[in-house]
Amino acid sequence: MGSGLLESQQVSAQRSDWSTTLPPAQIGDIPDIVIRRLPVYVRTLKTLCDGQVGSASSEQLAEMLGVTAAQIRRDLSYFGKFGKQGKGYDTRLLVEAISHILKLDRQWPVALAGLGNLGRAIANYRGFSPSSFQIAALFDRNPVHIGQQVGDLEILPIGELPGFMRHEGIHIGIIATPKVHAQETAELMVAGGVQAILNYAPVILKVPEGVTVREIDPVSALQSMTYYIDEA
Amino acid sequence: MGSGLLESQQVSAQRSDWSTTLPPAQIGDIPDIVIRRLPVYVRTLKTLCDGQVGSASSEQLAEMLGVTAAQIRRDLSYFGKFGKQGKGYDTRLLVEAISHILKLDRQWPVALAGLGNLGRAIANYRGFSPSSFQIAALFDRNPVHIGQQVGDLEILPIGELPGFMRHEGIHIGIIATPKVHAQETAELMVAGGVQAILNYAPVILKVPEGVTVREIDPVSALQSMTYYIDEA
DNA sequence: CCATGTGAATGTTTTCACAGCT
DNA sequence: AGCTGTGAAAACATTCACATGG
Repeated sequence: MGSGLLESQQVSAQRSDWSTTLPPAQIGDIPDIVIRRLPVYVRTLKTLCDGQVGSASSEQLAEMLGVTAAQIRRDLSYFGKFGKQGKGYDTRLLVEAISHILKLDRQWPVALAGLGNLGRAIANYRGFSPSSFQIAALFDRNPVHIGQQVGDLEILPIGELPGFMRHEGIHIGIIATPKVHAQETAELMVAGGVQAILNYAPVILKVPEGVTVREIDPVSALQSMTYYIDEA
Repeated sequence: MGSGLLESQQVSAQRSDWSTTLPPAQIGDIPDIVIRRLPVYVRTLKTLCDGQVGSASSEQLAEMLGVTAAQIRRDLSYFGKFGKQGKGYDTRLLVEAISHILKLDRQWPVALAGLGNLGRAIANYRGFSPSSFQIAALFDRNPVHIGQQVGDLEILPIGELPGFMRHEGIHIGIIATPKVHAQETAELMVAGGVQAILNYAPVILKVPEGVTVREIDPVSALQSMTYYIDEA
């Protein structure tokens, strides 16, 4: 897997020579592109569950997801056999299986750095908690912000971030700082033992191996779509 | 190019059999993955320009971007020859060239639908205008929101969206509605002649060919990173 | 029959490596 | 000497198509 731009920086393969007896799915690396599709599979399967749809074929899922049935079957095959021939997939079972693979069957605490407009919107967003994430600490550099209450959390000085993350066992960080501070914030998170960073700042972060970064970059998304717009 | 999940739905190739005399770059399709990298190239080149760095080699750019030099050279080669052997790329020239390719050398009006917390944060975001986008109209379904002022725009009833977009020649839409209304909002935008949709709702939109969709999905991004987190 | 899981084929993207220009 | 632009190779990802099993 590549590192950087639109590929996400990734942990290195942890294949060791002695692991020759593990099942295939665990020997080879699973492509990151597959991992990135799984959350959407889970989301769709959950709506089926909620709609009392107990099972679905790869064909039906493919239709809902806008992908091919073969791709869904191939993606799942990296992890095991979840379907029943002639029947399809049990939606509830598959939600549980993928959730387990992605480690979503627990709640993850998250540290959020940067509480300007964007950071506050993120802090107040109600969509994270039902999705296995709980914002557990807020950090800012600006003395005006420090000490303020956002939701039921107090904004702490950024200098306390590494100690706090390490002490609380927080492995996920969200960066919503101005771009000039994004890299140093990432470094503080790394010092605190971060393993996953969701980066809202329009900057390519340099992080060590073992830290995954995903970019949230609406401006770039818009800027790439204009290429296809036809007519003034 | 695939359609759907993590690939973005795309316009179909407009290759016609009679176009055999066009230069190579215009004959074959340019991969969408390349198009999606260009905005980040522009952003980086702009910071170089602003820092009075007049030229840069693919090697230097690669280092800043976290990609390989070969990839940058290959990506640019789809569009022409922008470098000077032995010297590298003129940063200002390349910014202008890529901006022109992406049609960023103009201002694009954008229609925003959904003015809950998220939509208001988007409406107030100062980062779009300097990046070629201007939020030009706001729409909501909720009568409580309709008529309210956000920034210097009034929230209009969603029913007026198609006519407004068509009348004003707006080709870009942002969906920030609750997920239950995302698909119907997309359809209104399609009725209004939309060609590019930035979708913040956690839903796979069904749109006709010729409409590009990109997802902004921080929850999925987080959910895919937990796979790599090692240790509880 | 129906639909999975998967080898094999195909298609796409990245990287290598170097000829050629400045 | 330094660095681009690009064929050719390699790596990666998707799709086909079918044997297999409920």
